[in-house]
Amino acid sequence: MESMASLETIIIDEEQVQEQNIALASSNSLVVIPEDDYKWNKYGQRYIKSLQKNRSYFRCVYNICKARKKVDWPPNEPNNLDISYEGDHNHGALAADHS
DNA sequence: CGCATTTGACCCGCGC
DNA sequence: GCGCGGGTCAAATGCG
Repeated sequence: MESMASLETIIIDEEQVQEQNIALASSNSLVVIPEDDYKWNKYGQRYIKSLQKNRSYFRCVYNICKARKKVDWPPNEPNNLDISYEGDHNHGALAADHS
């Protein structure tokens, strides 16, 4: 469906993404988000007409903490991510570490 | 099997 | 009063 104009320029190394960033993508929109010590569950994704940007909503997967993460980025340039962390965690840093 | 993720619909608030 | 936008939640599905 996509004409694939010049999206080649935004190709990112999958390995690099897997090493230091979290790649939240389907196939079209590649979003590289710098993870933290917290885990988040995506609870919605919407395209903001007003800003002409995509907005992803993430929430902390912990003790109902009010911490929320919002990520906005232009559908044309996933490299221009705009991440906003708001709220406060009621627990220490979550850890995806299994050791 | 569990978890994570995605999409849709619904709701609410605000603006005009 | 109505419309639109934005935001959230829920459910379902897929994959590991």
